[in-house]
Amino acid sequence: MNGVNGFVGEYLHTLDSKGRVALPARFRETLGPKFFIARGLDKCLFVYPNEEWAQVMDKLKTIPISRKDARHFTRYFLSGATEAEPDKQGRVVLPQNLREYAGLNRDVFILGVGSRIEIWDKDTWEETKIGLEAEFSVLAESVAGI
Amino acid sequence: MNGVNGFVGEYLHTLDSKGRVALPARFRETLGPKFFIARGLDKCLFVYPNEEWAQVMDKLKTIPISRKDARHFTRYFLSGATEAEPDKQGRVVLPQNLREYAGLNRDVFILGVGSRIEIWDKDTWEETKIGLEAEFSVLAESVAGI
DNA sequence: ATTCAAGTGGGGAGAAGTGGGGGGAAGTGG
DNA sequence: CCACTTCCCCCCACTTCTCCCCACTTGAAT
Repeated sequence: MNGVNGFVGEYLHTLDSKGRVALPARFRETLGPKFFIARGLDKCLFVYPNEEWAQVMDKLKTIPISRKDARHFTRYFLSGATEAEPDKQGRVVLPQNLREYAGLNRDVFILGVGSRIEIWDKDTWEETKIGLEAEFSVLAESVAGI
Repeated sequence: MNGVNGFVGEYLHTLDSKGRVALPARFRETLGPKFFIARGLDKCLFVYPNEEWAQVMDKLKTIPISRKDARHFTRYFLSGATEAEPDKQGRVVLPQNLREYAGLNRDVFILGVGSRIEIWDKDTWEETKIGLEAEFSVLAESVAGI
């Protein structure tokens, strides 16, 4: 159950020929019937529950449209987002621009990362993970102070 | 549904020989039967729902007419605007002056950018996007929290 | 062994996007 | 004021794609 404590875990799923992935059953209840998927940091996709997304939107609204870099960021971020509703089997369609961004092929990892979910290409995640294993204890120290 | 959370997504559509484009079906309900199209910032067109347009107009009214640059801006912005009603297929006619301004050819991208929609020439947007991808993580940090 | 939940694959109806013909309004010239 | 041209808009038709549903497989639990 992810109700209060957030999303955890690592799941290997399949992107079918129609661009669909099944979300892990454990995540569905917390995600609810509608949620958002957007370009994330580090070549993966972020999946936001509705309330999380609302917070992101609120932040974006405070940015003045006259600032060029802010305009560009908003444009890039929102045009790369999608509102998703899973079908009866719990699958969502990932639009082509998002699949391209994360370099997704047939096999994808779905990660629970606290307040959000992440979607990774299998190979990309495995490579990233190797790097993280080596750094793990070092990272722990530098994060400790936060 | 874009009702509360605004417009999101990226759609590649076609400008036909009569100067028409189909608006993405996902946007239609939120846009309503009448809306406004105007010259936008960064060589694209802005599409505002009625209420958003009203807000833009309110802002313009607060600008003193005595300032020459403000006069010029208002004049240019409003003279290039048009009230649009989609036909039964959900298409709108883009006047020639707006098509010229945004450099639109046959293929156009339609972007959901929160409170507004943007219309871009395909090539122009793709070039712009390449630049943005590189900046994305940097910009994200300055917007923070994501 | 049986049952059930979860993940995967694919067929088919209906929506969405695109192209183009034709009637009527608006503008122009006589 | 009338005739003619042009342009706009409404509608019909075709294609593509999205979404809904059904079915099979696997693995875990009873």
